[in-house]
Amino acid sequence: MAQYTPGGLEETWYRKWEKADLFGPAPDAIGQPFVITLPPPNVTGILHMGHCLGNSIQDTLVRWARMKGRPALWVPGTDHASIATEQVVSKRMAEQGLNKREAGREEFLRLAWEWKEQTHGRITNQIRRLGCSLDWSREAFTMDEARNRAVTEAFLRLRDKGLIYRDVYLVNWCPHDLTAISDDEVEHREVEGSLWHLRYPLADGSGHVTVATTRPETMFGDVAVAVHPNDPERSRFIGKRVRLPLTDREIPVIGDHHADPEKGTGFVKITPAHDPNDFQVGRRHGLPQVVCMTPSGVMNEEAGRFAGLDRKRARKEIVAALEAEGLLDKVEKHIHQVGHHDRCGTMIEPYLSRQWFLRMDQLAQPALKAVADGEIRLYPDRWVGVYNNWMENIRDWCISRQLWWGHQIPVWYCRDCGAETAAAATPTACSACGSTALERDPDVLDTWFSSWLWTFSPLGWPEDTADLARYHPTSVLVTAADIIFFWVARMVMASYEFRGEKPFGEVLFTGIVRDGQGRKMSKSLGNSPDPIDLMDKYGADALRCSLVMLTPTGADVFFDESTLEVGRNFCNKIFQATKLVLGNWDEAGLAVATGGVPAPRQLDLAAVAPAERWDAAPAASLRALWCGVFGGELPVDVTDDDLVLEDRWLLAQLHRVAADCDANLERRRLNDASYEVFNFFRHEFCDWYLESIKPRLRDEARRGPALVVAVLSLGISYKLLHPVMPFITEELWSRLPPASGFLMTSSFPTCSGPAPFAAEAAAFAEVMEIVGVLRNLRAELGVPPGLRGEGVLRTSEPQRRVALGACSGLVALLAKLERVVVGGDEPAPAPAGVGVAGAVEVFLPMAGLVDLEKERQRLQKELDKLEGWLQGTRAKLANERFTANAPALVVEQQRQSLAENEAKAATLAERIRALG
RNA sequence: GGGCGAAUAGUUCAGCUGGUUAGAACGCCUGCCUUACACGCAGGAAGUCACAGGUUCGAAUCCUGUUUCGCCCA
Repeated sequence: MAQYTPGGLEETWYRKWEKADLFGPAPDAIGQPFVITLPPPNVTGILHMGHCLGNSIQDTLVRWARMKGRPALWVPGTDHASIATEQVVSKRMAEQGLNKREAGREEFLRLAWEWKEQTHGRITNQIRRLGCSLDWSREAFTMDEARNRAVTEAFLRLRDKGLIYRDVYLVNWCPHDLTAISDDEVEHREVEGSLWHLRYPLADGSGHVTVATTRPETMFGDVAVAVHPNDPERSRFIGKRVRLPLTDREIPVIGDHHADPEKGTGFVKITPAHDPNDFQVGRRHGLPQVVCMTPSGVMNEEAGRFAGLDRKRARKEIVAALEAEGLLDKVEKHIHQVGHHDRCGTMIEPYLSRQWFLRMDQLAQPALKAVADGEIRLYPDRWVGVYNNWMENIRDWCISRQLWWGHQIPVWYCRDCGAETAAAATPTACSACGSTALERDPDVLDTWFSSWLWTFSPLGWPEDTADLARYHPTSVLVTAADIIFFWVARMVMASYEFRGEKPFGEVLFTGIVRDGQGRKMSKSLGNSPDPIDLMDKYGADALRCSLVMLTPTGADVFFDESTLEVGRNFCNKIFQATKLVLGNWDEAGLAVATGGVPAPRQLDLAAVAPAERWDAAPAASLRALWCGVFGGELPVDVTDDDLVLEDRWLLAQLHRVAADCDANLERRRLNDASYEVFNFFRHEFCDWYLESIKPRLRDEARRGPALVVAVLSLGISYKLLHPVMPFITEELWSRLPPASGFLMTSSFPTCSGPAPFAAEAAAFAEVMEIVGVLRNLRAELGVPPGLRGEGVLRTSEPQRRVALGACSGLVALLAKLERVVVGGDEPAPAPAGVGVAGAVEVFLPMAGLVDLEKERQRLQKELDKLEGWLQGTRAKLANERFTANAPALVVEQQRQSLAENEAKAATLAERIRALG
């Protein structure tokens, strides 16, 4: 009845781990450190599904590395998220009737820090709830003192090298947040707009030219009209002047290749202060830059009577005015991409302002090389192309923001001579003229200017710390691919620039978590569940397990709450199997010897006992494995003969699973790794092994060895599952009588050699196949579940008959039959359901229940299918070009399976004949 | 417009350097409360591997083109 409910045990175990100080790198750990710096979440944010996915993956890798004995370090931290936080704090102030500007910078920052202190605990506790084994003693914040030093240092070094410059430039401006943003923060959205064809009269009165524009309101910033110099029709206008409508200004017609004769009307209005392309044209031709809007997107005095109107409203009125003057030629529907601020959704205004920029082309070179040389690997590797493309076309990075929450630019301007003084500490005098009339640049740096230092700044840079020497470069970065440019690429550049080494050895890109309909989860859609609610309902283990197991590396996740049932059900399965085994263990009263040899720190199954040793001395090998997993001695005497077929088969499977799981983690295929163990546990261990040993469990004389193998398998399974499902495995491990210490810091099973018991594994596989045939017959014939009849196995090979006889009891048990008899060449029982498993004929004599005609049809169908395959295979083998060209092994395999299936087909045909 | 990727069961995906009778999970259908588990067990149905060519003894897999979808960049 009782199902597994995580209840409070997840939180309890987290506290125990933290109290036992298990999260940092163990002092006795050896080998190459395994290091991850957590992509810092917004300090004022909350946990979302994307974090759950990324953090589950990171924790899985870190726990795995830790269990393998490596010094594992996962550094936590949070990000100050300049714009997002500033928006929230401003809003909260507004609710209290306060205004950011009126309150002043100091007061604003006080409130912002207050808010940060308030919310900081929320996100970090949510991460704890998920079970993340982060070293909290090393927690960092992008704006704490040490990170502040790092940012300042980075700025000053780059400025000294001449890579940082200040210039008046057209930037992406957010009229809502009143700040510049970088190219990467602009999100292009398809917008249904219009293309207005406007007539600009020629100044000499000889007619007009028609320009097409999507933004008529910017016409007050027009300083020229351009045509392509080679345009046969229109180049004759070059040098003429046109009158700018609604103004008294005249502007020239110029020749520039930016104008495309094929596009629009062939005439392009040039507005250098409001369009990036026009900005370039303006520079080429030395044209003036006329700004016709205020920073908040309101028309200014250049717009004459339209001054004071918001850009949207102005557009309407300007178009109306042009129409009234007969200057609107036509309006076309036009779908185009328009930039929006990714933070607030406001339409970006290309705006002319003085900003700080970082020259990127030099920084990109080592970053390109690192990925090209394989110094840094990307998973999945298709991102390499995207990465290269961006790096090769890199543009300078606008790093200043007209905000207060962030790292204020460490540059002071002299009111007397205008010189700039850059310094880490507030300078007392101008570096040029010595004046004390200094004023600090009010702007702050882009948040990414602090997070691009994130692999080394949390380790203490720019100080020469021990952490930095030992743990940098880090091992892996796990992040969503949507910040490949914002963050990943820039981190690579920063690390080579400031450390002369890579930031990490590999990047694991996760997909985006989408809802069941494939939509990106977002607050506005309300389709994003609260992970904490999900963990309350299903458990953190279930959430982690479902996410990791069902998400192929780098693929998007279609998340539906029902997928969590997979994880929850699996948790229950582990719990139930444990209950069964431990219940029997208690009943058997097995005593565990205490104070024996401790379990070693490494667990390579093939090293504990190689396959040959298992085959030669099974019991002794089992003792060695027990000691390797739990330490100490076996609680009961086990002889070689005590280890029966299913025990040996299961032990062989354990070797296979351990090898595959570790190999898949090594390849970063976390889904395959967890899926492997999931399958092993559910099917091989529960459905076959536990079912097989039930009779032995009831037999006092025989239950000891079965329990030993079962408990051993549980222990190894917990170990394999721990990185993905840390809580339940730690809990159940603590309940295993022979287990001691924390599972979290125990060994991770690997297997560097072949699995033992190949013969027994094959024999058990045959049992499985025969049982499958019998179960199928039962279902097909409609044998009542309660009816325990007799099964008959028939084979002409005497040796095989002996082998089958040895496991007939097992077959009977699993097929729910009274007994199974093994025969030779005596006549087949009839009436009976018939099937074929390899070379073995399987009969289920069921007088009265067998519908002979139906049975005949069923067999005929099976035979037909088989014949089709046989025909194809015969043709293949008859083809000389196949036998000549294909590898010998492939040909041999085909021959062999042809022989086997021909025998099977013959048997089937005979049975059909026997039925009449 | 440029680039990258995807297309396999109703759905989400495996299928690695060509060689199995193309797999799994969820869903569906049929039995079963078989004393660990109905959050379960057993059985079953279900696929022209997007389309068209090509390479090959052999193609879901490699190549070319087409279509559809997704993402990024301009």
